[in-house]
Amino acid sequence: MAAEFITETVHSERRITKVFKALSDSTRQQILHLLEEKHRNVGEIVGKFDLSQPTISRHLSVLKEADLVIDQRQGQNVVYRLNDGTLSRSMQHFFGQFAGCQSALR
Amino acid sequence: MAAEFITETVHSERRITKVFKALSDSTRQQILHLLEEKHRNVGEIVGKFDLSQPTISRHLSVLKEADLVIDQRQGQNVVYRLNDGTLSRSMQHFFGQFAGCQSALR
DNA sequence: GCGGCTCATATCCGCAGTGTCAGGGGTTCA
DNA sequence: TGAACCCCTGACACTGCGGATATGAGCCGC
Repeated sequence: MAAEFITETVHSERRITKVFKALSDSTRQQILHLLEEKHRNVGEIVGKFDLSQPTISRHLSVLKEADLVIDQRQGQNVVYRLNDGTLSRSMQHFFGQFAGCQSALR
Repeated sequence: MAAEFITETVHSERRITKVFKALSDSTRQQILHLLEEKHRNVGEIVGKFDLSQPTISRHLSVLKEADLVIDQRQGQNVVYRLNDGTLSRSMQHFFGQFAGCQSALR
């Protein structure tokens, strides 16, 4: 009766796991907070950190893969905005499975 | 004005980041679900997976480090139980910062 | 079309994470 | 005390992640 829960493969990761992986980095958390204030292009985000542009770009792609942000090209710039619908749904789906969290959810 | 958000060091990680790291692994998610049903000792948990006992033990220590589980020795066994208070608080603290999640929180 | 600006991708490097097996410490019981 | 059981830790291998630099692709303005 071993491995009865193993349902994912290396290349198709559960959505919720992807979301948690995306959230499990301080820089990406901070990026989300920046995008919560307002949508920003990549250069603006880079300016907030002591990290190179490619590094930020990769963080953004991780967040995009997790569907936590949405990108849109505007001329030369690429504007990123928060996709808080994913945040909200992920939260309800995962935490809603735990009885101890029910009281905190609507 | 770079790096204005950098507030943590390598060895003192923010609690919320530790929680997300702990949650960002499928095996650990499944362990939490097992412990949500009831508290279990290590052997019982190992029996649910195709992983060695030391591997499960490591996962349990990660969950314990994140304060998501509580361990208690009972004779030969070590019983783990879910600490859903941490789950609930983490959820409210982090997701509560995002306007798009307010409607889902009580 | 060319140069310049913005952003993404390729590649490399160091380190952290996840798995293994071997071994040891704590507990129980005879 | 010693054997048996349960679990943790150490050492190692392999993989993945998060940084960097170099380069390419896309979009302007001239």
